[in-house]
Amino acid sequence: MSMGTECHHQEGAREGLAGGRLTEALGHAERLCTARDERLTTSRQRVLELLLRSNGPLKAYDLIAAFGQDGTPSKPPTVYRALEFLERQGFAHRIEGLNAYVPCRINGVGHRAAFLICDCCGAAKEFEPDAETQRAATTASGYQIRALTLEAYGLCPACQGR
Amino acid sequence: MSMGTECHHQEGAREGLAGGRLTEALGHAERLCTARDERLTTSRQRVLELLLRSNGPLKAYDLIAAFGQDGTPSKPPTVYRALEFLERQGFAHRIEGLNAYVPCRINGVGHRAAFLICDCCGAAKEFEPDAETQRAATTASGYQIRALTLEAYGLCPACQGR
DNA sequence: CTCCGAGGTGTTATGAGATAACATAACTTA
DNA sequence: TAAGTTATGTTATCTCATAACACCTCGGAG
Repeated sequence: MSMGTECHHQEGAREGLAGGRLTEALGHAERLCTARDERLTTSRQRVLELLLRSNGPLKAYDLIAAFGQDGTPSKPPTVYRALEFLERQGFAHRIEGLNAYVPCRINGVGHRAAFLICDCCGAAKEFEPDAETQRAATTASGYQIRALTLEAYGLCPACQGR
Repeated sequence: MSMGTECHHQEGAREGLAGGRLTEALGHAERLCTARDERLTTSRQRVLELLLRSNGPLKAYDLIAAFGQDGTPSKPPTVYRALEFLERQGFAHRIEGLNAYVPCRINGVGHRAAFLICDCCGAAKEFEPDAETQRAATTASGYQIRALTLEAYGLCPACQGR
């Protein structure tokens, strides 16, 4: 089941895709794969579709349960392999603090994702950490940074003060 | 077993405490608990000691295995409860990307921890994210931030170019 | 004093998240 | 078409974490 069902504050402001917008997003991924000489196979596409349709972060076992259009679940490795691929291509991100996955909402591979996660409604808003933030992590440390996990938890505007 | 055994670059630069420095750190925690009307019970102290002695992040099941001085392990809830307490008091932090725990190296409760983690030697260097970084997460988002996870992965100075 | 409530511990069992290992199939390029 | 590479199917298992309930201990209210 999709996460973020704790409250009903943003019922009209869901982000899950459907119809033409979904088709478009899948087609975009397809084209990127072709250009990169990668294969958006059936299971990879299916997992991406489930992520895109969702109104919030999905757990791996949610994906496993929802995998088959006919209701038959998948096996864990199928979904974990697809997620690995999607992350590698920049089509999806893992949210560490939730053990959950979201589709990338910002085009461009290799960018460094960061999230604002609402404790109440579960919304996960992706944003691009600015250069300042990234530099802060490196300043005076001498570390050579490869990857950055930045997750801020709190209340989204709609869930504050209710 | 302590993490970070993948390479041998920093053999002389370990951070684990022992002897007087360990006693001092434990005493400090003890005094803080007294002041806060909290109890640093035997198991809590033991887990903190194991974290302080370690040269790197420890997994929960490492702590479980090492729990008894006589070699007898503990049960999971014992350690997870102690970790929960230590995190609440600001004596320890969880590193999400490693499913591992470290003692707090920066005094002061309630601060927002951030980590530089070496992919090679496993060293986890704690630093305090500056106001700029925190503000970056909030700017124009309207989110009311409660907690922040910031973990940068890469190579520490000692592990670069070898 | 005594009872009772809150916080802590012990124990068993189970839930949730992820991967190892190996066999099979599908593309692909020579 | 044979060899190499990439992807999938399947089984089993591993790691990480918590639920649930019994007991205990200590300090205050009656």
